[in-house]
Amino acid sequence: MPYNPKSIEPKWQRFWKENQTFRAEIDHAKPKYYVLDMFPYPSGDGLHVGHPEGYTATDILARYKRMRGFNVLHPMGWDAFGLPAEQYAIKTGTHPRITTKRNIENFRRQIESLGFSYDWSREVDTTDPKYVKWTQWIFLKLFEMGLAYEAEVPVNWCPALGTVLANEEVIDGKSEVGGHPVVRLPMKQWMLRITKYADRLLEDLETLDWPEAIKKQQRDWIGRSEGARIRFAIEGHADVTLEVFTTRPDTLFGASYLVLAPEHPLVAQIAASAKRAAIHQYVEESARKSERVRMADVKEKTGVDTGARAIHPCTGEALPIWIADYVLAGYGTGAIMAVPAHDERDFAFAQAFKLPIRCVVHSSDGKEPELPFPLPGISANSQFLNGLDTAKAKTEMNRWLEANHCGEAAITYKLRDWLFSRQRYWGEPFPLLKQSDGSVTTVAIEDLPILLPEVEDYRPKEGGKSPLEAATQWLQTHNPKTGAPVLRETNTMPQWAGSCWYFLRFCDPQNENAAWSQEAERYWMPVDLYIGGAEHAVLHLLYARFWHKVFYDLGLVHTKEPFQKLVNQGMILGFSYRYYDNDLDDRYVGKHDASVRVFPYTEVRLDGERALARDGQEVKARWVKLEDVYWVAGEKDRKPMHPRIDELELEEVVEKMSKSRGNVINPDQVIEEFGADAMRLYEMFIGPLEKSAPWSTEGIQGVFRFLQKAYRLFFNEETDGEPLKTILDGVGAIEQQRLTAKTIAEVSADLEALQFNTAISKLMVFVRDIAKDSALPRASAETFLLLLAPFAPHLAEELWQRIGQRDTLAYAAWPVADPALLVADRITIAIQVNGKRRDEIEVPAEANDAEIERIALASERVQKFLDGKTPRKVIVVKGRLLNIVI
RNA sequence: GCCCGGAUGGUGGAAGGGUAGACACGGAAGACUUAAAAUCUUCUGGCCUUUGGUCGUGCAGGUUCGAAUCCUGCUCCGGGCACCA
Repeated sequence: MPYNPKSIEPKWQRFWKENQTFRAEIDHAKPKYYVLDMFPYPSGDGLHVGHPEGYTATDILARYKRMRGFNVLHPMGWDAFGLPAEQYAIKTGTHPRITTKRNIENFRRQIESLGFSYDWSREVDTTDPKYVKWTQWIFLKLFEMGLAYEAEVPVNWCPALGTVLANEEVIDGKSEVGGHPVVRLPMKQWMLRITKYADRLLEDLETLDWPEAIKKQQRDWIGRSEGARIRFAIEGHADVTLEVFTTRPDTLFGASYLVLAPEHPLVAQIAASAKRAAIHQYVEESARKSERVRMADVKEKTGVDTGARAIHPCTGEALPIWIADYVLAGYGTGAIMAVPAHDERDFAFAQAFKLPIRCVVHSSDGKEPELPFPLPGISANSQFLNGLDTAKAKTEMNRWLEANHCGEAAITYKLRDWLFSRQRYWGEPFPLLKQSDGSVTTVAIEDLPILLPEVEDYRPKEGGKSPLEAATQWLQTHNPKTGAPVLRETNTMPQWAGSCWYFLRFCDPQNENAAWSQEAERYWMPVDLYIGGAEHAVLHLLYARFWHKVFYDLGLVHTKEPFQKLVNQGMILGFSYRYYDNDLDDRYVGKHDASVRVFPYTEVRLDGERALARDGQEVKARWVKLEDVYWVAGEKDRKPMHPRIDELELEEVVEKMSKSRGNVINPDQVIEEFGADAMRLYEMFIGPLEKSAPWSTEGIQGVFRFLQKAYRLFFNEETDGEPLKTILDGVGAIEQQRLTAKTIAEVSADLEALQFNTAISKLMVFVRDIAKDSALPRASAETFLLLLAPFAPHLAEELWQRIGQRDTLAYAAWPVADPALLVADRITIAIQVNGKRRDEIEVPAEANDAEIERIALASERVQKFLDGKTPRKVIVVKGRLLNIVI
C-alpha cells in the first residue's frame, strides 16, 4: 500500500478527539507553556492558505513542548463579532448569528482537518452570551474605575460603513476596512481612557520579547513628547489665557505669532469683530475638508488672522493670533506658539503670510545658521538663555515659566483616548441605562449579559444612530433598582473588545462565576508565545495590553503584560498572471470583442498608478486565474500563456492572494490532494516563519515526496498484507547512530529557534541517508518518528503504532542526542592558500594543529600553489580549515 | 520627507567572520516501462578549450590571513509613520 494520507489522517484526528489527547488541565507538578494563535474572524470565505501558517508553527511548538514535558495550553476560538456578518445581514436579511454559526462550523472543520492539537474543550466564541456577559462585566469595571466616559468629540465618521471608527482604524483618511472615505464630525461617544496608561504602555514594551519593528510602531503610536505648556495672556481679554504646548520652550524668544486649530474653543471668543466673517468661512471650510484632502494639502499652508493679540510672557510684546489647519485640534492644547526660524512648518507659514522670523538658536559652533534650523544648538537673542545649549535652555526656560506662573514642563502624547462605541448591530451592547435626568447608571452583574434585540433592519439609522434604536421594546426598560423608566445605550462595542481578553478566558473558559479564576490565571498566564499577523501591531496588541494593565491594577491578573514573546508570521503570497488590454471601462470583460486589443506585459510600462502601452494609450491589467494558465516549454523553463489568446505570454507577479487576482489557494483542495501533513510541512518549509513567500503548486510536491520516502523507510509499498519492512533490532551501524544523534541535535536546536524550514531539511537528509548502506535500525526508526511528530503528526502516529508502540506519541519523551556520537572520529579540513580554497584533507578528529599543517603542506595541490615559496603564516581554525598565507 | 526591514542560482531558501548555494522546486540525461505516469540514479551559479582555471552573495570602497556575514557611501525593493509643534 502506498502512502495514503486520506486513510491515515482522519483516523488519527478521530483518535485525538475521542481520547481528548490534547485536553489541558492545571498540573502544578509540570511547568506550563501557553502557546497562542491570534484567533480568527470566521469569514464566509473559509480558511485561506495564510491562516494555517501561524497555526502550524504554534502547533509544532505545542507538540514539541508536550514531548519535552511541559503542560501545554493551546486553545482556539472565534473573534466572531464583526462587520462582514452584519453586511451580509443587511443584504440578505439573514441574522448574523446564523451566518456566524455556519462560518464557525466551517472554520472548525477546516482547522480540525489540519490536525492541530488544540484543546477544543476550551473553544471560545466572542458572540456567545456566556462570553459577552464577561466582556460587559469588564466594561463595568472600566466604568467603575472612571476609565470609561462619554464625550462629545470629533470622530472619524465613515458614511459608507455607517459608523464611527477609532483613530487606529483610519488609514490615510480612509477606513481600514473597505477603504471608504472618513470625515470628522463631532458626536457623543463612549471613550476609554487609554491615555492614562500611556507611560506604562510605553515603558513596559522594554520587558517584552517582541519584534523591534512592532515595539517601534507602538512607541510611535503612543508618541510621547516632552516639552512645556506655556500660557499667554490675550489683549483685551483679561479673563482668558491661551495655552500652547511646545517641545522647544528654549525657542520662546523666537515666537513671532500663535496659531490655533480652527476647531479651538477660544476662536469664537477672541476673534476681532472685523475678522469674524473670514474666520467663520475658514472654520467652515476646514471642517468640510476630509482628512484626506487636508493631508493632501500639506505643502500649502492656509490660515486667517483672528485680529487678536497675545502677550509674550517674557518680552510683553503683542503677537498676532492666527488660525490655521496645520495645527491639529486633537494634539497638545490645539494651539502652538510659532517659531518660524526653528520649525519647518512655521517657517513655511511665516513666509506665506509675511510674518516675522527671528533666529534664537545658533549652531553648536556658534555661527548663525541657515533658516529654518530645527536642530539643537546654542541659544541666542534670548536674554537669560543666551549661550546655553538647547537641553540646558529648555530646563532653564521651564524653571522660569514655573517661577513666573505662566507655564511648566509638560508631556504630551500622540495617543488619544480610545473611541469605544460603534453604531452597529453585531457587537456587544453596553451594560448601561440612561436615566431621564440624563445621568447614566450601570446594569447589575446579575442581570448580565444584555443580549442583542431582534431587529428587522440591520442598517445604521439616519444621523449616525445605531440600528438598535429601532428595537423600541428592548430600548425602553426600567431601572431594576428604582423601577423608573430608562433607556438602554444603543451603541455597541467595537470588535476589539472580545479580543482584548480572550487569552484570559482560555485559561478558564467554562467559569460561570467569574471571567476567569485567579488559580487558572496564576498557573497559565502569561502567554509564552503569541503568533499572528503584523497587521495587528497597534490595534489589537495595544488595546489588549491596555486592558491587561487595568486588570493588573484590579488584582485580576498577576503579570503586567499578557504576551511575553510575540512572533509575526509572514504572509503566504500567490503567483498571479497578468496581461493588459485597452478595455478601460470593463465593457467587454469576459466577452469577446474585436475592438479590444490585448497587450503582453513586455509592451506595457507602469507610470505611477497607470499602465501605458508603447503607443502611449492607457491600458488596464487583466489577470488569468492560476488554474487557467496554459504552460508551454520555454528555453530554460516553462512560460505562462493565455489559455485562449494565441502567443500572449503572461507576466508572473507575486502578490497578496485575492479573488480578483485569481491566485487564491484553497486549503481544502490542498489537503484533498496531498494531505494535511504535507500542507503543514510545506507551509513551514517555504521559508523562515517571519518572511512572506509565494505559495508554489510545484513546491508542495517536494514535501509530499519526502513523506512518501519516510513512509517507504517503514513499508514496502508494493506488497499488500504484511508490508512492514525489516527493522533491525538495536542501534545499528555507527554511521547510523551518528546520523541519528546529529539529527536529534539539529532538529531540537532549530525548533527552539523557531527555524522550522531548516529542521525539515534535516529530517529530509536523515530519510535520504539513514538506510543507504544497511536496513533501518529500531533506535533510529523510533527517534525519527519522535522528531517527525510535531511536523507531520498523523504519519508519525501511524508509523509509531505500526512499529508496535501502543500509546500515542503526543506525550512520548523527546529524544536526546548522545554527545559522544556528535563528534566524528575523522574530519575533513579545507586547505586554503591566501584565503582561497585549494584542497581538502581528511584527518583524525584528535589530530593536532602541527600534524594538520604537516599533512596540508605535503599536499600536491598545495605545493603547486606554494610554488616553492615558504609560508609566512599558517592559520588553523579548529576542525574546519587551515589557511596558508604566502 | 523621516524611521525600520531586505537584496544570495531560473525559483523558495541554507550558511550570521572560516569549504557560498544545505534542503526543495524547476530543468537536463539515464534506468524501469509497449508507452505514459509514478519511482530511482546522475548532473544542474556564470564564463573559459579540459580531469583544471577563473569570476561570482544589489553597486563602489574599506577592515581582515580570510567578508554573503563587520564598517562607510550609494542603488533598488518591501513595510511603517507622515503638518503630532
